[in-house]
Amino acid sequence: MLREDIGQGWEENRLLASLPERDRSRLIPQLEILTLFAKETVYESGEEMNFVYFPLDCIVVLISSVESKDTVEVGLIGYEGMVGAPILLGAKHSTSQALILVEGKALRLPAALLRKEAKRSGRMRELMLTYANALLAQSAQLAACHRYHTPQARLARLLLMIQDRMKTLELRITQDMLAHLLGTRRATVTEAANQLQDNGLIGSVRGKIGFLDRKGLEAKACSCYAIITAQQQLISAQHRSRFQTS
Amino acid sequence: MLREDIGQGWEENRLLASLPERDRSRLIPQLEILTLFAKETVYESGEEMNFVYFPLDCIVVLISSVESKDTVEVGLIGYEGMVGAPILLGAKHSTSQALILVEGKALRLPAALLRKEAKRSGRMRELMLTYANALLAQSAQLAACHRYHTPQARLARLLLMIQDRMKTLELRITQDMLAHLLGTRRATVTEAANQLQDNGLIGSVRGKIGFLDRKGLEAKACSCYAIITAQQQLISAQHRSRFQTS
DNA sequence: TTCATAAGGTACGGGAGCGAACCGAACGTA
DNA sequence: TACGTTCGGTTCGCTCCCGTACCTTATGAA
Repeated sequence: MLREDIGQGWEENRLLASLPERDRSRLIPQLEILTLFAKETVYESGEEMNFVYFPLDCIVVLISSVESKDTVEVGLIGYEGMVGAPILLGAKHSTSQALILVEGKALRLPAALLRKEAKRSGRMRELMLTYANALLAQSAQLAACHRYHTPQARLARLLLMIQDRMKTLELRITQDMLAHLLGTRRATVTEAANQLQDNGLIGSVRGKIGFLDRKGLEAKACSCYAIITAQQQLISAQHRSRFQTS
Repeated sequence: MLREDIGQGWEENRLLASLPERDRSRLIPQLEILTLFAKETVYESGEEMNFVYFPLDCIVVLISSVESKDTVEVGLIGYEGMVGAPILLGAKHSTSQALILVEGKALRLPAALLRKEAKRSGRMRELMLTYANALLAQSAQLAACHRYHTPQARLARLLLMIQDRMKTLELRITQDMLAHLLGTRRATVTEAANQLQDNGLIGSVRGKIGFLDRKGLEAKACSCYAIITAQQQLISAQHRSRFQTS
């Protein structure tokens, strides 16, 4: 983690950008911008959540585990969301691990300040609770996805979800990490990735994956990609219509 | 579903019982008691949620699916909780299916009234948001559980979670239903159930399961049972301590 | 009592993915 | 440049669970 300046870049985060001007101007000065590095832990499971994070161009993954080695992805968070939404549900401790998947910048806010501001602004509270609902829906869908879909379909789905939250076409990630997110062996990821590569959908080289053919990836991905994406859009659309955001 | 009287039985629901007297007395007259029958659908996935339900002695299961036949349990709700918590997160439509697992009574409240009352009472809002957080934690843990644990361990875990929400020692449920919740074949459930029966932990006869040895079941269950149970207790304890409930 | 239906027991082949291991190549660091 | 480390490719046997199917028995309605 690398601390830098104050409050720059909020436009990049969709939640912050959706706040009414009044609320945002009160929030911005309290936000601290920092760089988060890949494989850094934001929250350990069970650990106290002292800050909430609003990703600008980093990507965070929520991980659930039954043993330290047996892990699975239960949520993906990029510029469209926030890390630490459960704080608004009254949580003090994180129930899952939050890991930086893609290096980048985020704005952070002390948990206590978030609670205070959320109490003051009903609009802000509702916006973020809506996002918490999206997280819940995502977690539920991923449970079924990891149970039923093939590693290749899940890999394609995950890559698409990551790509949606990136600005470039090159993803720096190891197959070992992907295996942890998909809840499979690394060898299984290797096979799946090579198949996608043979079809010309991705370019896979040591520690990097390049996106070559989005449409093709979508064809290989399981239906969960469309479901989760639609849910997130529906949920934020619901919110916009209810509150008439600009 | 069977409509009956008004407002009787709230003491049996832990959320309602935890409300401050002021809030509860305003809520009770608006609550309608009804009997929900097994296999009845409370919410279809994607359907509008017109009511929230506070189970008294019925048990509801939240189900996520990728195909109509490929389903898995993502949440279990009994007297300790409520069905429709996402309404407080601003949701209009359910993202999962809610199914009556065990017949019994529940109190229900129109969604619009819940929103109104939650707006009025901060205490009530926070209580129910805390429960929403518990649901989120449960869903995440179950995702990992269904990915890694054996059918037998998951069956034991599920049975314990059901038993915790029942008053009797006899559960009316088919192995086919259990298979849907565990995300496996019925044949796999048969094997697992027979093993538990051979060990004298349960009594399994056509359409019924009797609980014979709780300690034994806990030994066979995966760690997720303890984790989920602890999380739910921690979460409600957090809430009690913060607000000094009677 | 009869009969259709629901529920559970069982079996079989087959395949997907697991655990473990080994190797080579790429990387970056000294 | 040399070396240790990280990462990916590949293999092996194996096990668990799946899909499917068929049969028996319990159940409850006619």
